[in-house]
Parts: sequence; structure tokens; C-alpha cells
Amino acid sequence: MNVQLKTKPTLVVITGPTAVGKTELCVKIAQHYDTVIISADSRQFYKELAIGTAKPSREEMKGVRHHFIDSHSIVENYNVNKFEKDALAILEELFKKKDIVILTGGSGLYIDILCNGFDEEVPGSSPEIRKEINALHEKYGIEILQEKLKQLDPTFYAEVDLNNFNRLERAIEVCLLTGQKYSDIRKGNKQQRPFKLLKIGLNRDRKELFDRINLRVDLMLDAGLEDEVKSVVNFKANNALKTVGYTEMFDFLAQKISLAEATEKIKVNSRRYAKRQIGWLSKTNEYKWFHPSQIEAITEYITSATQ
RNA sequence: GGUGCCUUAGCUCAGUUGGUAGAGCAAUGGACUGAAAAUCCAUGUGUCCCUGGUUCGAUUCCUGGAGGCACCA
Repeated sequence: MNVQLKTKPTLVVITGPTAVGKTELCVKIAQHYDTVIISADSRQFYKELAIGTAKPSREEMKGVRHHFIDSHSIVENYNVNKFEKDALAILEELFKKKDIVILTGGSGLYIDILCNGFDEEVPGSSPEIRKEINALHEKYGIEILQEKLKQLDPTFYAEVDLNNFNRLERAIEVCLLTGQKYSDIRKGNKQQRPFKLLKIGLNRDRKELFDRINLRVDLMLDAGLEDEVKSVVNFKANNALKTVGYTEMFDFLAQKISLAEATEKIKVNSRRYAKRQIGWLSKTNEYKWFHPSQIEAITEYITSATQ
């Protein structure tokens, strides 16, 4: 029998800060390789959100299939955990037909998890336990959580940001669910994926990036951000709406700030978000960096790396 | 034109009974494996409008000037 040995397929990761120009470039790259896009954007999943998340329109997609765009609703509690499983399942199907799939989006954690996986022994989140921890927090403040963590896992207690509620909660949750110390079972081991990874980062001069962010916020308002935000105002407590562009507009709708103030805050918070993204991506040196206009150089890089 | 008030950090302002100054916001750096567009931590920033004078010493008091605001003409 003469089985053609297929080379291991490649997930081409293309990421970068908000408004850098990922969408346009990735559509072109996907067309070039006749493939599809997996979106790793923790807010573009939600079908009710479009303008404020800079979600690509049908026209901008140019017929390229995008997974994880409009795939969920703001009433769901979607998260990295579910994304990992769902995306792996889709990739398995896609790689039966494609040698290359593009992964793009600005959610660094989602990208890392899809590439490297979670520690298997660490359990997912439990809404019941979180409810209890939240209740404690509201009643007694953060100190009680610090105390609790100190008892449950002194090692992790010594290294966390003690004022970071999210981290304290997660650590306590894991300890309670497993009866073990979070610091003992959280190893940070990488999982072997059945595909190769090629990581590309996009960036621009900071001035150039910030100008694009500011302009894009103005365009969002022109495009009707206010109406979009009004349409989801009843869900403002949901995690999906804890999002730049929405929280500020909720304050405007509640008449806490003026429209001009809301606009300025969206710009400031978008710039800060971009800086956090750049910081996260710069932690590793796994990325090969390009300016989004360097499409030829990028395709050459991908082609030579995947042959 | 007259009178009064103002001029201090990128912005809004506080303050020094004369010993060269501090808040908020913005900015910058960083952490971050099941909420990640989330969450958290750290850090500056100065001709105190200009000019003379008094003084050991002036951003602070006084003279003159410039700019701004208000009121009166």
C-alpha cells in the first residue's frame, strides 16, 4: 500500500493590538492560501455586538469563512475553557481538508490556550462556588478572601496580587473544588497539539496605532454605537458587556457622563487595551513581527515555513 | 478706557503665615492559564507668566509689564 504521508498541518497565528489592521490582512492571507479563519476575539463571538467590537462585516470577510464570529449570544457565559474545546474540534475537521488555517484576534489568552492547552488536573470554574465567594467579598471585603487563600494555599498567597479579586477567587475556587493547593496542580505544562504553529505578530508605531484607534472610535459613533449599546443595555451586568466601548456608553446612557466624555474614555481605554495586548504578546519571543502592510513578506514567510 | 479676580505638572486645580511644591485625571512601565476588550500592581512629571525691588533667601510680599475672565463705562 502506498499511503501518501501528509505533512503536519499548520495553524498560522496572526495577532496584534486592537486596530492594528488584523482583519483586512488576514482575509487577504486566507484568500491567498484558499483557507478559512478562526477568530480568537473574546467579544466578536457575540452576535448582538458588532459596531463596538469592530467585527468584520460580510463585505469585509470577502467570502472567507470565519469561525467564532456571531457564534454565541451575550446571554451565554462563554469563556476560554469552552473556546479551547470548541476550536480544537473545529480545527480537527478543517485540517482534514486544509494544510493551513489562520487564527487571528486580539485575545492573547485565548490564543495561548488554543496553542498550548490547560493543565489537565485543574478544574474549570464553578458558578456555585463563585457565587459564595462573591457573597463573602461583598459582605466582608477582600481581606477575608486573602485570609482564606492564606490558609488554603500559602504558596500562591505569597505570589499573587493580593488586591486582585479575580485571581484570589480563582485560586480559592480551585482549592475548594479539588481539595488540593492551586499552586501544586497548576504546572503550566504545554500540551502537544496535532498541528504545527506559526506565530506572526502585527504592530505599528505607537503614534500611528493610537491615531487609528482614535479614528476608529469616532467612526463607531458615526456608525450608530449609541443605538447598539441601547439595544443591549438590559444585559449590562453580563460578562460579555464588560467591554471597552460599552461600559463607557452605559455611563452616558445613565447620564453619569456626557457623550463627549464617553467618547474620550472609549479612546483612552482602547489605547490602554492595546498597550496591555502588546505587553502580553511581548512576553514571549515566539512571534515574528511585521507591519500590516508587509503582505508580501508575510506570505513569503508563511510559504517558506510551511513547505 | 476703569475696577476687581486669575496665571503653579499634558489638563483641572490645591498650596507655601517667605526656606524652590502636591492631588485628581491623563501619561509611562509591569503582572496575568477557566471573567482576559476582564482584573491587578508600580512610577515620574515643574523657568510656580515675565520683569525689577525688598530680603541671607521670593513661586509666595511690593513695582511695572503680558495674557485671560468678570463687571462698570
